[in-house]
Amino acid sequence: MVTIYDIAKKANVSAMTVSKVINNTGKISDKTRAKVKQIMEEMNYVPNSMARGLVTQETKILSLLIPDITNPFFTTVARGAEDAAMRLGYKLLFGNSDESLAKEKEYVDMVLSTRVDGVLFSAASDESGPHLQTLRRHGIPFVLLDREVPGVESDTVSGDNKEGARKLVEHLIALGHRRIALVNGSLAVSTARERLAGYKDALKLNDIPLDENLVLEMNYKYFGDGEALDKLLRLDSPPTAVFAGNNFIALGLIRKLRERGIRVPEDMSVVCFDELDVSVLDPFFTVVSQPAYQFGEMGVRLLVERIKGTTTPEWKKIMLPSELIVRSSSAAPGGNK
Amino acid sequence: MVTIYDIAKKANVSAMTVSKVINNTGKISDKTRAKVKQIMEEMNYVPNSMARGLVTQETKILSLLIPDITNPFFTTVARGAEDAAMRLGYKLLFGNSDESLAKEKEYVDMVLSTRVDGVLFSAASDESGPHLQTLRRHGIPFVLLDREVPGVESDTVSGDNKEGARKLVEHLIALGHRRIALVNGSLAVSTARERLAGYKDALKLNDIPLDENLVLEMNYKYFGDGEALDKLLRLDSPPTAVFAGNNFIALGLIRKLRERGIRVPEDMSVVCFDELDVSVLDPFFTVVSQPAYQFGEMGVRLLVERIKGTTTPEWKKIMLPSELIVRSSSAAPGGNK
DNA sequence: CTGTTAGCGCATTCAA
DNA sequence: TTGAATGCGCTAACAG
Repeated sequence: MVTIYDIAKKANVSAMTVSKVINNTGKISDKTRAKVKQIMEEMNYVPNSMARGLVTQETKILSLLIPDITNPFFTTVARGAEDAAMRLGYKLLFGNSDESLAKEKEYVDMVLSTRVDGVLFSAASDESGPHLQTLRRHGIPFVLLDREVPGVESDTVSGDNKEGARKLVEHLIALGHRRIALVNGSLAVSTARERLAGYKDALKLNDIPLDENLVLEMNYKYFGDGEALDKLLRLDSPPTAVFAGNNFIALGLIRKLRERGIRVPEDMSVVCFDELDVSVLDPFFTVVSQPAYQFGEMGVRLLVERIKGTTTPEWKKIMLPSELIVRSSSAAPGGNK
Repeated sequence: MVTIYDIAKKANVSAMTVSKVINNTGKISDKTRAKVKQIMEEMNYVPNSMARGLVTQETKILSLLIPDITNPFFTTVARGAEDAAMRLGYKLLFGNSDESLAKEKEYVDMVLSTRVDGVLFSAASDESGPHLQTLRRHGIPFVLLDREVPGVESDTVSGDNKEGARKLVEHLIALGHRRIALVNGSLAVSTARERLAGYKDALKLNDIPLDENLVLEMNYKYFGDGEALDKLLRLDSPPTAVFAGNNFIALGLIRKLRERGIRVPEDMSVVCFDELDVSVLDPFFTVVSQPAYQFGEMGVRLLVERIKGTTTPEWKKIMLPSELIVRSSSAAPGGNK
């Protein structure tokens, strides 16, 4: 492997001079600089970032830990983070926890030994607290993305889940629905709790009593066999609309509704949180859309500020707005717009 | 930061003994081992992989370079690669070239300085050759994924593009279509060339003359404004079916067809290469499906064998089968099944 | 403007 | 079974 010493020897200078040329530090004569640069070219020199990292105590690597790489929301977050990191001179080490605490722990260990400069962390659940404390104990800055973790203070970038949920439900109410079900993600995830709160708010604001039978807790990733849906349909007074906790729940829901011959929106309105790729093909779902790309971008920005110390000590809390997009999966009960 | 020296001091042994305990090398008494391990726990010791890498000359990091992280095909490849890498004790550094040679070059430089142990490379185009030669010059093993690059010999994992395309087109022919258009990706990408070859094969096998007017070259990522489609529709004898080069082209195509009031499959059949997430919601597209997860998995396996030298010198060429899945976007001309 | 010294944290080699 | 010496490739701090 070509090292700065190989370059130095060929250029008749010291290794230190080469290092200075590489890093643009110190004073170097133009002539020396040009010569060194030329020889670096000739010899295909590439700095060894491990050696450098050992000295400088930084890797210029950020880690992005997301719960589900197949979900377009998180894919878009990743794109935003990647672009921002690249721009700021950082590499991105991806991790996919699959909503699993065990996998998340493996990644935390990896992150620790890799000595990444910081972590963008979208927690698998409330139980992720210990993982974050491990990071903190080791002095690794992190920014919480999308999901808050109780008992953990830090910089955060999150969406306005409560407000978004409220908008979605009030949209349904405005259409004339009174029996509105919520099929939610696990309440061990902060976003699910906030969406539930928004749901309740909307009902209260419109004097609709809360019916616990209409509120289901599932998870964001797998919809299951439809048993939960059947329970809703068997109620004496079944819902005329469903608010799905996220995009994947909505997808599962639609599929099960189709299997049962229930039309959307004629027989049942369905709305959800987060965009679906499907909407490219067929603008169908009424959703609350979050600026996923910006989640990643802002997260990286906050993280790098924290790493470099170019920010004030208090934690920054960024809340990104969510936007109601009405499409054709919601209609008045009975299917009339 | 806690180092092996801190552990050594507290355990009244030498740093070397600690190192041996960590790596399970050499002979260590059970008593010493237990004591060292306990103190490592107490002090929250985590090995510094940079320091280790500097000595061992390996990082245990693989890099995965894909052209489009938003395409579910590549997302699934990533999942397969991630799982396999994890299993084999490697980390995965993702890169997203966005089908851009410039971005790809940036990633190659990054990969070089990070001293990753190997690269899974899905080339942006035929022009990626120099990037691969750079990797080879630096002695970094790589496996080509999905796309071959002319003039570059290496291990590869690819799909059976020609055969897949043939199956898709013969399916259309069997339905009664004779005017079949191909809206393809850039011919600077090997998969597009092979899909074209399969298209031609199918026509020839069925004595249908090739009409160059029916063959369009676009790209895999952006469908554009529909001008290309209009050109097809304005032909004296327009196509009754379109074979889209990949999933995103199919999506764009469908959208533009809808805008023009052309129904699928009644007025126009559309089939494509690669699955779409949409199919979860609504099994609609007739596709040739490739085992994306296995692309990643097999790629990592080949790569690690190459890195460890546990394979024979000749290049391994793995071709994964593609499967025709008939759904409702294809029908006989006029729309009758 | 340029070079010398020292050390980042670890594993390999060899000696005890 | 354990440990001392050495160096991986680089840069910070200082000296010339």
